[in-house]
Amino acid sequence: MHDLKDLRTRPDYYKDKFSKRDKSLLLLFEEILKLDEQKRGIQTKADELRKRKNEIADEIGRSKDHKEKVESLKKGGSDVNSKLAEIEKEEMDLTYKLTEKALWLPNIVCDSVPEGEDETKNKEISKWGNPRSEKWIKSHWEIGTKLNLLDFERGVKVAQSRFTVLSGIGAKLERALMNFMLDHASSKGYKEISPPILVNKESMTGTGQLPKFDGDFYKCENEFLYLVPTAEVPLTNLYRDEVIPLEQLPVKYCAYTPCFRREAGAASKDTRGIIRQHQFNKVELVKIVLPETSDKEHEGLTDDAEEILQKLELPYRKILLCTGDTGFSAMKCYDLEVWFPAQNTYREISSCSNFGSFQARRINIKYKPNPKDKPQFVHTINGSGLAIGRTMAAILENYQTEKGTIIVPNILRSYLGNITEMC
RNA sequence: GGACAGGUGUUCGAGUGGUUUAAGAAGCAGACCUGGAAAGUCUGUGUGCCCCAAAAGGGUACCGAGGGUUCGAAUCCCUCCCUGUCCGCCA
Repeated sequence: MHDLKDLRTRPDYYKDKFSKRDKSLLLLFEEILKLDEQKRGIQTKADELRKRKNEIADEIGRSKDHKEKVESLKKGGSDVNSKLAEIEKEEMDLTYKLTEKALWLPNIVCDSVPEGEDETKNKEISKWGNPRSEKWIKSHWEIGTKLNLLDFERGVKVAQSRFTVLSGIGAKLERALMNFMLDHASSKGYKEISPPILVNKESMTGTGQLPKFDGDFYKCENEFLYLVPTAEVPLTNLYRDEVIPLEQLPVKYCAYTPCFRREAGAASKDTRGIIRQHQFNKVELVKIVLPETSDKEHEGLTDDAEEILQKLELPYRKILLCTGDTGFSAMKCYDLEVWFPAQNTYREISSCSNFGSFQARRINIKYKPNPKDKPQFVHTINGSGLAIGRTMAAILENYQTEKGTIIVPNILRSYLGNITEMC
């Protein structure tokens, strides 16, 4: 959500920014400016009528003894009210349309974000580790099934496609990863939270999942609740409609949750393996920070996520997304992509975004720079630290031995009863 | 799920149809006082939106949310949400 006042004060700036993201936004932008102007005109009219209404009511209160005067004043009051009813209907109508449209405007991106329409224009920032590429390395689904860590068929039987069962060491490995990642986040100063994983519509709208991406999420029948697509939603919304005391900033939270996504537009993508599931587990990192520090805090959060991959000794690269590929609510986003030797490619395992004040404005999270100052919007940042299913898949491929076993990454051994190999 | 009681500003708390522009108090900020402080005295103290080139100023809305009655609603009526207590049910 943007500040409408700011949109109308410097339209050229926004036009330039929006056109870099997506040219078709210009039309929406113009529409919003027009609605805004209409709405303000009507509001002024309505305010005037409401003023008149209040004056009449006051006057009746003061002259209760003069019966005739009161009668004529009442008549005047009714007249004003009938006019006001019309204007107010129009006002409500325009306000509704305006906010409805405004919710569809994406964030504008940072100047440091490369221009481009799709992922081909993303910029590689760095690479870490030595990718393996031996031909004998099996895909994670093949080796996972062979070692009885993953059971795809029973996942489908119990639920449907894109649901997988983990069993034995497979299930334990997932739990180990969850604990390791939470411990890592804690050591970096993130407070551990166990949030609701069903959230209401306000929360989904607040972080920007709705209204644009309705249909991507699981919704409870007869309840106005959604299964979270990411812990970002409950974590960021914890402070909705609050003014955070200055000394509490920055707020740093982490949470492990299952995540649920319908993957409606991904029919033929990643149909094998556990890369793209309807249900997956993730540890999420969220920061709520002062605007002037958000750049630094974003870099810091990305570093924190990278460190997990380094500790797991998984090769990865860091990508800065271009304007066209940056998510709806984000102003800047790094993707961490882990190496999958069997697929001979890097795949996204974490997405670390700085949202500026975009989410804060939608959900009304503020702070006061000084006790006397007006409350200002905070900045919000989040990133995966990390997607657990994909991390597990990466381990199955990167730690495979030629004899068909999986070495347990050093850092995880203490979480797995000190076993060193899965076979 | 049933019964009862509640939801007022940063906080406590008054207010059950009309000088309430939300009493009063606490807190906070400023000024005075003081060698300095405390105490005391005085003043100020919310948020959103709109008008205004800007500032100054003004308007409007907000007493859990949304409707309704009325010239006028924190106050009356309806629906919903939440909190508390008790009962029922349940990991």
